[in-house]
Amino acid sequence: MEPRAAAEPRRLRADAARNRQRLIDAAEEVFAARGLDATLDDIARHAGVNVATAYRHFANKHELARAYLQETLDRAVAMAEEAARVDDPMAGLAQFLEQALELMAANRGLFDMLINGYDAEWFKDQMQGLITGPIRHLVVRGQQAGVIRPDVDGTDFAVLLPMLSSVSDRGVVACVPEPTRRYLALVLAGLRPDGTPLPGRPPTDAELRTAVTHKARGQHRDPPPEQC
Amino acid sequence: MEPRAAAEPRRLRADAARNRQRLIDAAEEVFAARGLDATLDDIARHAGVNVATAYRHFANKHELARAYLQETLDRAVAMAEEAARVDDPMAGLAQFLEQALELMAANRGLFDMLINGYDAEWFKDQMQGLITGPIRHLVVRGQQAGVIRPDVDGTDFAVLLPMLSSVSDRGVVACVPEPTRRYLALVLAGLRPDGTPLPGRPPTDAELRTAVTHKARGQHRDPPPEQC
Amino acid sequence: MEPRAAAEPRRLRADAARNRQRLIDAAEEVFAARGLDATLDDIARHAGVNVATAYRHFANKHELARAYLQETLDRAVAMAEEAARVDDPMAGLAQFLEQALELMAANRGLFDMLINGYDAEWFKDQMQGLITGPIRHLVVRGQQAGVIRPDVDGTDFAVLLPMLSSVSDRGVVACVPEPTRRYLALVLAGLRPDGTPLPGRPPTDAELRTAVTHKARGQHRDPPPEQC
Amino acid sequence: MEPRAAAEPRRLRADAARNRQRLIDAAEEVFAARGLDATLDDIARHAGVNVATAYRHFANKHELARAYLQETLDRAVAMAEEAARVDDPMAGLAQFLEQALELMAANRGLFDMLINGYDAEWFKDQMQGLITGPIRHLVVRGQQAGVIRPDVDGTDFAVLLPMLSSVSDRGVVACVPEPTRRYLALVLAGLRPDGTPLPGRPPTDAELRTAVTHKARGQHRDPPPEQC
DNA sequence: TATGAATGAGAGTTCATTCAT
DNA sequence: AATGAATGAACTCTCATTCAT
Repeated sequence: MEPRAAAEPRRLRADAARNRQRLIDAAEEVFAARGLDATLDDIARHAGVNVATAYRHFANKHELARAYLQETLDRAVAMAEEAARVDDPMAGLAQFLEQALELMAANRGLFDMLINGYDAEWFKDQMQGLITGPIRHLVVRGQQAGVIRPDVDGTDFAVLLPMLSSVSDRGVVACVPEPTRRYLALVLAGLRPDGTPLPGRPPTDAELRTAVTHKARGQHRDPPPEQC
Repeated sequence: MEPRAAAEPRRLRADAARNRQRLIDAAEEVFAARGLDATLDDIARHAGVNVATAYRHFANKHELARAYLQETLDRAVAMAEEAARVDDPMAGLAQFLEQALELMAANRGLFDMLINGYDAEWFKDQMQGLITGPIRHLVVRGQQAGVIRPDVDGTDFAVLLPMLSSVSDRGVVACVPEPTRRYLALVLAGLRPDGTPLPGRPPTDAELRTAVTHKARGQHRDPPPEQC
Repeated sequence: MEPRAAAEPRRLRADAARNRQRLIDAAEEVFAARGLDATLDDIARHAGVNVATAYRHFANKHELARAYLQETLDRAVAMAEEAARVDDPMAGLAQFLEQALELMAANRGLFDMLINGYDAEWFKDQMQGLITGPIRHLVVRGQQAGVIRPDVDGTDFAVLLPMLSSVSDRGVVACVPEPTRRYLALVLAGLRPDGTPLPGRPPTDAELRTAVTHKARGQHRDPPPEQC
Repeated sequence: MEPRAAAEPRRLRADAARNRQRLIDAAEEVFAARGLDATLDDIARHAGVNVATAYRHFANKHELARAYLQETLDRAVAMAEEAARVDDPMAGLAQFLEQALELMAANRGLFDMLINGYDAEWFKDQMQGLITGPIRHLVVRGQQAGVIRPDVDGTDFAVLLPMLSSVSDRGVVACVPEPTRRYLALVLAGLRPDGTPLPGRPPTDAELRTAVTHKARGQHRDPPPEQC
C-alpha cells in the first residue's frame, strides 16, 4: 500500500501522462464549475477514463484536488513575482491583485479552498510564501512611498485576497462589467493613507499559519476551532 | 397524498406550532454550527422530533433552511431599519454593517447562502427590499452629506455585504481581535469620496434580481450561469 | 451521529422487531454458510430488506456480526452452566465440549471468530467468563477426582476449544459419522493422567485477555503481534 | 490471445525463470505474513516485478498461491520421509508432527489452505500421498509396537494435522512457550492405547479425496457441500 | 517478455425522502 | 399529527484481471 505517486517527477508513459493531464484538466473544469464537492466519478467521466484510473494517479479525491489547486496557485505565485518587478508599488500591487482575482473568477474549486476552508492546512503553506514574500514587499514599498496607509501589513492580504475573490464568484459577474476591478478599486482606495487608524491589527506571521481559514467541509469535517 | 403544506399561514394545532418552532430553532443551531450540509436527521434529533415530522412542516430540507434563514434575514432587515433612523448617515451605515456582519459571523448556514449561493433565487428576493430600501436610503443620505463617494449605489452592497461577511468566517477570527471591524473600516474608508471614480458601475436594480449570487451546491446542482 | 441503537432493550415496533430478527437470522444463515466475509448486501437481500435498513439496526457490518455471534455464544454459555451441574466431572466436561462443538459445527462465521481472529478483543471478553468460570470448575473437579491430569488448567481450553472446533468445520463432517466426537475423545484421552508431564504451561488468566487469538482479517487488518 | 501457460515445465529464459522464482519467494513472504487475502500487487511489488509479469507466469492469483503452497508442502513431504527413517515409531511420528507444525506456525497462507479451505480440491491431492504414504507407515509401525492405539489410522491425521496447526496460529504463541508442542503432546498422549475405543472411525482413503476440507473463501465462493 | 496503465465490478456506508403505524 | 422504520441512489475507494507499449 505505498502511497500512489502523485507529484513525483517520474517519467510517465506517454498515455499515462496524457491521462494524468486529462484528469487534472477535467478536475479543473469540473471542480471549477461545481466546486470541490464534485464526485471523482464525474471527473473521471469527464476525462474519459475509469474512476480507478484516477485512483492510480492520485491517492484520493483530496490529492486530485490538490494537484488542480496547485496548478492554479503556481500561476498566482508567478503573478506575484512578476508584480514585484513593477516599479510603481501601488501599480504593482494592483496588478497582482487584479490578475489573481481574474484567475479566481468564477472558479468554485478555488473558492472552496479560499473561502470554505477545504484543505486549510495545506493551503496555509502555499499562502505563506506569497504573503510574507512578494506581497509584503509591495506593501512595504508602498508605505515607504507614502501611498499605502502605515497600519496595514502584508498579512492583511491573507484576509483581503479571499475576501475579494468572493466577489468574482458572485452572479454579478455575468451582468456587471468588471465587478472584481470595481470592488478591488474600492478596497485599494481604502488602503490609501487617511490619517484615521484602522481598528484591530493585522494577523501576525505566526497567526497566518493557523489563521488563514477554518471552515471545513467534505473530508475535513468540523476541525475543532483552533486556539490562539 | 395531499401536497404537504409548507409555509401557509394555516392555524396549526398548538403542539404542531411548537414543533415547527422547535425545528426552526434546531435548524438555527445546527445549520449555524455545521453549515447547510448538516443532515435533517441531526436537526430533527436536536429538535427532539422525528425526521418525518420535519417533512410534515417543511416540504424538504430546502424549505427548512429557508425558514431558518428567513428568521435571520428578518433580523437583518430590522437592523437596517433601525440604522436608517440614525442621524449621521455614515454612522448609520457603519452601524448596520457592523451589526449585520456580527449576525453573520461564524454562522455557516448564512454563509452558505450569502457566499456559496445556496437557494440564490430566493435569497435575491429577500435581499431586494433591504438593498433598495433602507440601505440605499443610507447611501443617498451619505452622498448628499458629501461623506460617501457619488459613484456607488445601494446595489453595490449586494456585493459588499457578502464580501465582508466572508471575513467573519475566517480562522483569523479566532486569533485577531475584531477582524470584521477592521476590514469593514477599510472598505468604509474606500467609500469616502476621493475624486477618483471607481471603474465599472453598480449593479442596476434589475440586475439585482438575477445577479446576487449564482453558486449552487447541495440540492441546487449546476444552475446554468444566468445570462443578462 | 449518535450510535444507532443496537442491543438496547428498547421496545421496537412490531415490524422493526421483525426486521431486526430477520436480519439476525439472515446473518446467521449467510455468515454461517459463507463466513464473516459475506457482504451486508447479501444478508440484507436474504432478509428481504434494503441494506440501509441493516444500517438502521446495526452501526456497521461488525455490529451485525456481533449480534449474530452473541446469540451463538450465549447458547454456549448456557451449555457450560448446565454442564457444571452434571455430577461426574469428566462427563460434564465432555458434555459441554460435545454440545459446544456441535454448535460450532460447520458454522463458518463462528469459525472466523474462533480461528481467524475476527473481533478478537470482543471475543476475549466473551470467553473469559466461560473459561475461568464453569470450565475451570469442571477441570478442577476432575483433577480432585484424579481423572484429569494435574498439569492442565481451564485456560488450556481457550486453545483446545477453538482447536477442536476446527474439526467440525472440515469436509470430513460430510462423510465420517461424528468426527467431532472422535477427535474430542482423542483429546479427552490425552487429558487423563499418565504420569508424563506436558511440556510448556497453560496460559495464565491474564494471558487469556490478550492471547485468545490474534489473526485478523476483514476490518481488523494486521493488528501488531501482541507483546507479552 | 494464447492461453497463458502456467506451471508447464517449459524451459524458461534465464530471466523469466528468475522472475518466476522471485514471485514465488515474494508470495511466500507476503502470503505467510498476511494470508491469502494479500493482493497480487503487493506480492509483485515485493518481488520487484510488475503484476502483469505475475500473470505471465501464473494464470491467476490462485495459481501463484498454489506454487507457493506447493513449495511448502514439498518440504513437509521431505520431513515425513525423513521421519519415516527414524527407528522409534512414536519418536518418528512426533518428530514429523513437530517439524510440520513448526513449518506451519504463523504461516497464514498455509493456514488459509489447511483451515480455511482455500483450494481444497487441489490440497487434497497434495495431502493424499503424504497421508497414505509415510504417515500411515509411521502409524502402522507404532501400532505394531503397541505404542499407538489400534483404532486410529493414518487418515486420521488429515484431520489432526490441520487441527493442531490451528494452535500455532493463536495469540497464545506470543505469550506461552511452545504451545504447539504442548497441545501436540496432549494429542500424542491420547494416541496411546488405553483400552477404550474411540467413537466413530477414521476417514477411508477414498473419503480423503473429498473430505479434507471444504471451506471456501475468496475466489472459491460456496462450493455446494460435498455429498458422500 | 516485461511493464505501466487501465478497467469493471463491487463493498461499505450515508442521506434525503417516503411509507406504515 | 407524529413517529419509527424503510428505501434508493450516491459516493469513496479497492482489487483481480486485461490492455497496450
